[in-house]
Amino acid sequence: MPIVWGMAEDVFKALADPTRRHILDELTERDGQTLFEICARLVTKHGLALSRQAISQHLAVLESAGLVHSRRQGRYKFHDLNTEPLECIVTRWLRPDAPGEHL
Amino acid sequence: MPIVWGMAEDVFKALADPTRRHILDELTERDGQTLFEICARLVTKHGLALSRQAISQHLAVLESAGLVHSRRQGRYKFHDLNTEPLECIVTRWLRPDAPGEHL
DNA sequence: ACGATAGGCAAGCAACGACTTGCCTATCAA
DNA sequence: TTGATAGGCAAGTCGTTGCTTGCCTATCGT
Repeated sequence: MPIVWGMAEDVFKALADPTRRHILDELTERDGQTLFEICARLVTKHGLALSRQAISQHLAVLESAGLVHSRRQGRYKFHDLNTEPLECIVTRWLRPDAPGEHL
Repeated sequence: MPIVWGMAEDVFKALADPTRRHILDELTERDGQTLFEICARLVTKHGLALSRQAISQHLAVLESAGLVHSRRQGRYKFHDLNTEPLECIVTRWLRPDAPGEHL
């Protein structure tokens, strides 16, 4: 019975965009940021001049991939990084006997 | 001094396509396959009915990302999997103190 | 209640990516 | 040498995607 990697689809597509990877970098540094915080820090620290909606759509992609969880609190929405989906996606192609594969 | 992940760009884009991931699956199972072999096995084992050129272009993407190495021998061109670029791309977002991250 | 702040929805656009088609080159076997 | 096999190159199509723009809802402070 072959292994099915169906759930990995969204994760790989989410990771394909450099802006989304920068967002994950931001959340790795500090969890629980709001949309406006992420926008500001992407501008100041990475030089990305993107609209609020662009970031919002990226966050939606990351969330539907399971890489980001969000919790609403009043008018704020805080975003947390979730690395769980990353765990299975690389070991998929690692051969047990090959050298130099020390994750 | 911030870390630069420039070389990861091609790797993530290469992994974003499901067909390319199937190709990596094939090469994980058996190294040194030719283009026609990969075509045949994608059809029979994964039900993918793609043209030879489609697979060829996918292999070019994988090769320029460093995930596949190729060696020419007569009229054959053999393809080998190279997992080295995969080593740094996931640990990027893993926090050392978080639970459940046992790669 | 009112304005300001935080965020969402939807249509439109421009660029990219996957795939096909057609034709060409190179190597091997007879 | 001729035909068959393995692969490469380039243009064209078509769906996807990243981003913008405009407008709307919800919550908070005063």
